[in-house]
Amino acid sequence: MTSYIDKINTYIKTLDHDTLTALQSISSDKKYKKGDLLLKQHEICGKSYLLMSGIARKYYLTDGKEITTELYFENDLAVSFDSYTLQQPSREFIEALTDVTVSITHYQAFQEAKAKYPKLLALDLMLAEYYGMWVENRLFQFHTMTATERYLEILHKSPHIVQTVPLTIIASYLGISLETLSRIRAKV
Amino acid sequence: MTSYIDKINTYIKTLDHDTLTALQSISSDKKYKKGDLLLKQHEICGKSYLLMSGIARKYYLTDGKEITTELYFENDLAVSFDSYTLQQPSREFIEALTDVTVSITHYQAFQEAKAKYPKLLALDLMLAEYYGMWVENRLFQFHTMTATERYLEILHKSPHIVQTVPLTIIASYLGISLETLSRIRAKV
DNA sequence: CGACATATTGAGATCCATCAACCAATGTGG
DNA sequence: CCACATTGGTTGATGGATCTCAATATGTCG
Repeated sequence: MTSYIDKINTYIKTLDHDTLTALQSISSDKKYKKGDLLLKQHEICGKSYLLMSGIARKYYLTDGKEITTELYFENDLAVSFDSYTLQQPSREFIEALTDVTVSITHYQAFQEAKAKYPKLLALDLMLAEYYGMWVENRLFQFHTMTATERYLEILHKSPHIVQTVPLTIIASYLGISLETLSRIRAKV
Repeated sequence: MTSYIDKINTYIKTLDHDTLTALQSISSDKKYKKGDLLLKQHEICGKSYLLMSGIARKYYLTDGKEITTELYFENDLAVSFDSYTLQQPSREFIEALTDVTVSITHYQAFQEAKAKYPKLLALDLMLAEYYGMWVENRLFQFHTMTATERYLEILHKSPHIVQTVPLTIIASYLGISLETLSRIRAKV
C-alpha cells in the first residue's frame, strides 16, 4: 500500500506542463501556529491541506471527549473526507499539533480544474482510492486486534507517531483510555 | 450519505449513449448458488460484482475464524477494494449467502474504458468516494460505540440485515461473539 | 516558583470472550 | 418416515481486558 503513494508521486511527476501549471495556480502556501484550527466543526471543508512541514491531527467531539481520527505528517493530505466530498458541514476539526506549513488547494477550483484536465480527475481517483485503503486497513485493525496489538503495530510501522505525538492523543487515536495505553507501554 | 447513492444513480442516467454502451459491452450477467465463492483468498480481484438479486458477504480468515467485513444486497457493488485497486492477491473471500445474480465488469476492460470515456473515470471516482465514506463511518462506529450501540445502529438503519442474515455472521460483522450478540438481543 | 498539561499507578466496576451445555429447526441417508 | 447429523441460536459460569475514578508524580513554560 505504501507503494501506492509512490505510484501517485510518480504519476504527478509525469503530468504535462499545462496540467501541472493549472494545479499550481489553484494552490497556495500558508503557515499555522501550534494549536491553530485549520478546520472547525460545522464548517464545510472547502480546502485540502497538503502538509509541507509540522504535525497535525483530525478529531471530533463525542460527549465532550476528543477522538483523534487521523495524524498528519510531512506530505500527508489533510481533509475531512466526507465534508470535503459532500461539501457538507464537518463533524471533525483539523488542528495543528506543532507549527505547520501547508499547501492549500480550494475544492471549487480543483473541481473546475478536474473538468478541464482529465489527468487531475485520475489523480483525484488515486487519492480517494488511497484513502479508502488506508481507512479499510485501520478498520481491519479495530475489527480484529486488541489494544496492545494496535499499539505495537503503530510502534513498528509508524514509530515517528510515538516519538512526536502526546500519549493522550495516541490513546484516543487507538480508541483506548490514556491509562490503558500507559499500562500497555509499561508492560512492553 | 445515502443521497450520494442517488447522485451516483442520477449521474449514470445522464451518461451519453456511447459511454453507456461502452459500459454495457464490458459487463455480463451471471448466477451463483448459495455458498458459492465469487472471490477466493489469494486470488486477484479482477472483476466487480453488482448484485442484481440475493445476498452476499465479504470476509477473511484470521486464526481460522471468519470475520465478515461487508454485507451486500440488491444494487450493492461487491469487490475486495484493495485487491481490486492494487490488482494484488485478496485477503478476503466474497461468498453468496443466497442464490445471487450479478452483473460482472472486468477490471482491465473498465480501465481501458475509463481512458476512452472520462465520464467513467468520474463515475469510478464517485464510487471510490462513496466506499471511502462508508468505511469511514464504519470505523467511526468501532472507534466510539459499544457492541450494543453498534447493534442498535444496524437494527435501526439496516433492519433488512437483521431480518435476513444469520446471527453468526452479524456478530462477526459487528466484531463481537455470537454469544454476546445473543445476550444483547435478549436485553433489547 | 507556580500553574497547567502530561503521564503513571492503584482499586473497583463493567464489558465482553471463552468454554461448555443445551435446545430447536433442518436436512439426509437408509 | 425415522434416526441421526448439522446448523443456528440460547444460556450459564468464569476470566481477562479495559474503563472510570482518584491519587500522585513529572514536566514545561510563563
